[in-house]
Amino acid sequence: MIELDPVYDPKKYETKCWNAWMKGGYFHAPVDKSKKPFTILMPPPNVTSQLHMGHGTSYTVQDILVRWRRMQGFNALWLPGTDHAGIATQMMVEKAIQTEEGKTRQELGRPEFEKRLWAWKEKYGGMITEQFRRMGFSCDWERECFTMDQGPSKAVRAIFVDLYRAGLIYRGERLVNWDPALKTAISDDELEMKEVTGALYHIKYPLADDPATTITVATTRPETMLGDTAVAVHPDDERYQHLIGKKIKLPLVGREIPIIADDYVKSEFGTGAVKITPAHDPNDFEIGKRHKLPFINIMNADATMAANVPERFRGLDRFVARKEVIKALKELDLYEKDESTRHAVPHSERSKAVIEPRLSLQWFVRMKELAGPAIEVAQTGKLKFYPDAWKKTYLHWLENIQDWCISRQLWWGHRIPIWYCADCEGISTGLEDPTKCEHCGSAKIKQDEDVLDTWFSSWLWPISPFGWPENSEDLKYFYPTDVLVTASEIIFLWVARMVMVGLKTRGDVPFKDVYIAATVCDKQGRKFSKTLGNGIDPLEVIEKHGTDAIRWTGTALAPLGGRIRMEVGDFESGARFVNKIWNASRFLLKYVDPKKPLKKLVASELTLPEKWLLEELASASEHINKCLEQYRINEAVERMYHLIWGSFCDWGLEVAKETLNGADEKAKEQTISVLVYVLEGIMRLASPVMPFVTEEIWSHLPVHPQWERGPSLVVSSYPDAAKLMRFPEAAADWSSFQELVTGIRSIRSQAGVPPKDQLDAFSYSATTRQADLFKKETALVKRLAGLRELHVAVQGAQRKGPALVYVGKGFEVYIPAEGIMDVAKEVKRLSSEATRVEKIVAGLQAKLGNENFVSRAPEDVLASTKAQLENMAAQLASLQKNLASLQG
RNA sequence: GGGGGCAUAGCUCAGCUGGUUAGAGCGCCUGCCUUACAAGCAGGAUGUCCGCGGUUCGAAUCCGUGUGCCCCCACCA
Repeated sequence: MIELDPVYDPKKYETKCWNAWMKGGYFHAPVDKSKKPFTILMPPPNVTSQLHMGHGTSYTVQDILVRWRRMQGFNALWLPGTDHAGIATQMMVEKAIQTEEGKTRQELGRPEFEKRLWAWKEKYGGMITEQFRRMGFSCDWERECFTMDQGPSKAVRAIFVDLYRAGLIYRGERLVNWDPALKTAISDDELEMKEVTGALYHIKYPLADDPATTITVATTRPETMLGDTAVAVHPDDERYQHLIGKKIKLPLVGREIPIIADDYVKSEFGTGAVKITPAHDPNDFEIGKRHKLPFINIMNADATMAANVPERFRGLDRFVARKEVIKALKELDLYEKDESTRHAVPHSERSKAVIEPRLSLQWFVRMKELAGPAIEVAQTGKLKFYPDAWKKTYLHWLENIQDWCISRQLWWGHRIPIWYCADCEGISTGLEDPTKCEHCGSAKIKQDEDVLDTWFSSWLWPISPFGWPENSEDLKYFYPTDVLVTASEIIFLWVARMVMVGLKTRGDVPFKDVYIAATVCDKQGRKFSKTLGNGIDPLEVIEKHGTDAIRWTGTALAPLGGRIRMEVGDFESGARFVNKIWNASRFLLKYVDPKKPLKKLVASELTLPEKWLLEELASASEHINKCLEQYRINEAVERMYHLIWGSFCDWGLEVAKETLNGADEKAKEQTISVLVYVLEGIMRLASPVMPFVTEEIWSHLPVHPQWERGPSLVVSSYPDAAKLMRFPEAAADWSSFQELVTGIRSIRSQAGVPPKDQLDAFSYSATTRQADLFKKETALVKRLAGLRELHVAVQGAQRKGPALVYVGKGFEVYIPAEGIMDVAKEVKRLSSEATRVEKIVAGLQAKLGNENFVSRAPEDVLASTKAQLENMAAQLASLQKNLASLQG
């Protein structure tokens, strides 16, 4: 007898299991050419972030896949790491220093601020990976990597230098998305467009030579007029033909600016005349270039008005300036009106500030050339998306790709490896810091102040942790990786860029499959977010229900793609399931004598229930493996649930109680052996999803001769249906047996027979095979259905007096029920049953009567339809006969 | 404005390449403390598979269309 605790206490076992795994080094995956690698790159979370439900679900998927492949014998590597997250981290630290010391980063100075950043990273960094350990994530923790570690930093410089020398990185003065709060440029992909209600202001611009004549322009940002260098109309616009080429005297400023014609202008919008501010609007920027207009930057880095605007506005915040400009125009009687308008305004994803387009000198990556091959691999299927629909999103972005602004005016990140020469204006670069200008040899060189966009290091994730630019053994062995599991939001920011750089540097995709995980939402379908405060804290769930419960519920709820709506209560089902597994195991182990070796299973000696249970294990294994191969994790998990709860517990163990509590020692020995064998198979199947409870149970299981025994469940072999015992015919017999039991239970229960009442039942089968089967299992049926006696016969069904009847597939069963049955109720039940079957029969008859169906439907469909009709017709006849006898 | 997705039981959703008596979990109803588990067991009810049209011998499944939600992309000032 082996005894387990009466309740499974996650806290008691999780740490113990984890420590054993770590001690065993089972998750470490060094290069091993005797095995096939299976690799997943962990999307590196921000180094200072906290575990949230998004990690809880999508990282669990990764862990399940890795654990499953590991058990299948692959050299499974899940590579963990963290991202320095430039903007996010810098914002946090700046804020902390501001509140604690009342200082800005500028006041501290760059070297000191950088020191603080690293100190912060040391203090708060890595908390997330600690939390990942609590989730049981089987990463190769020895390989944990940070994007600002030496290796990845070197890779960043190497790729920069390569692309720069190849002409794919260039420096240019462009209009960029300027975040005035953070005072840095950001890329197009870090914008958030928000629909807002604003006003469209109509302003009159007087002609220079004829101030009485005005042209009205419409704008949502009046303050930018201070930087206007033209007014544009459509070349074909009748209303303005006579004005094209004339000059305007810009109000408030006094500058003379031309009226130009450009077909970008939509005559039907606003007044059909547009003010042109090339330094503060992307469209105007293009027009400015086309018409060679001056570019006047009228704002400072923090979006206050610059020194080159009239004194009245100087230093004002742009939104204050807006009001002030309107006021000034009103004073001049040049303000016409405003009308309300809905329009999209770009905001900074990070700081939430309204983006100000700003002319500045930045570094860019030319993307078109890199995008080509990345498009091709998706089209040819070398790169696959799950679900496939995301491929379109990916392709659409790549096909319309814009150059990528990679320089950031931040202090946290990889410094741009570019040095400017004071003597010759030459630019130097290199993997190592150059000491002199590569053009004139001058020592007066200075490194670029800016750092690189965080994603400029993230896109190297498939190669940098493996030692690129070295052609390392790791790289040769693990690249390309197998699957990337990530969120749809970063298909552009990250996925597409990894593909581009992977193809560029290695000539092959960085991963073959991209699995887009479901978004985690609350019950109202709103994304979990900090600001809404609608999230669920995984740590609280773990605290309450344990890690296996959160892992199970999270994946069971998560279909491929789409969204998961969850609430705290959902995790109870996981906890209940874990407890069920524990209790079932506890029950079985009570009957196990650890000193007595288990019996090898011999097919010819097995009983029907034993064969059936073994078949259940095998067919579930087949199904689960197939689902996992197709990333249908929730289906795999659902099958585990039904195997364990429905098959193993509700039937397997219930049936076995007969033998376990019986006197036949030999039968008992065999049943125990079968059950332990199946339980071990189940533990293996479920281990990737619920690693802790399965490991703990497994450690108590006696050694079965048909399972190899390793040091831990996590490195034991995963069940492979091809190698398991199969009994397909047992499954068919079993379903008759099962129908007999549930049929009897059902009529008893519906007739209100108390469970304790032991009744007699008479069953009549259509075939001797079935009758023999029922005879053989009589004892079981009696116990499971609460009978005193079961009389089995072939054919010749006869009701003797009032009886409850159940009509099943190939049999009918009677329970004489004189005195306890309500005849009227029974008639009602039987007739509604008869009506139901009648409909089915009619449907099948119509189908088979249809010449077209008979001639065109495939053989097997036709055959099964015929068999179905035969069976249903028999049932119907039986029902009608019984009805008649009841009524008559 | 462009693109994508979704609509199946009271709720959350499965249902893969068209052929099932349309399923699961939770919830609900009835009866059971049956010596693993009341976090349990047994039984039960519930669906114009969003509307309309089409393809087909056959449609929840494919096509079109309407409606209602959701997401992503986008420079109409």
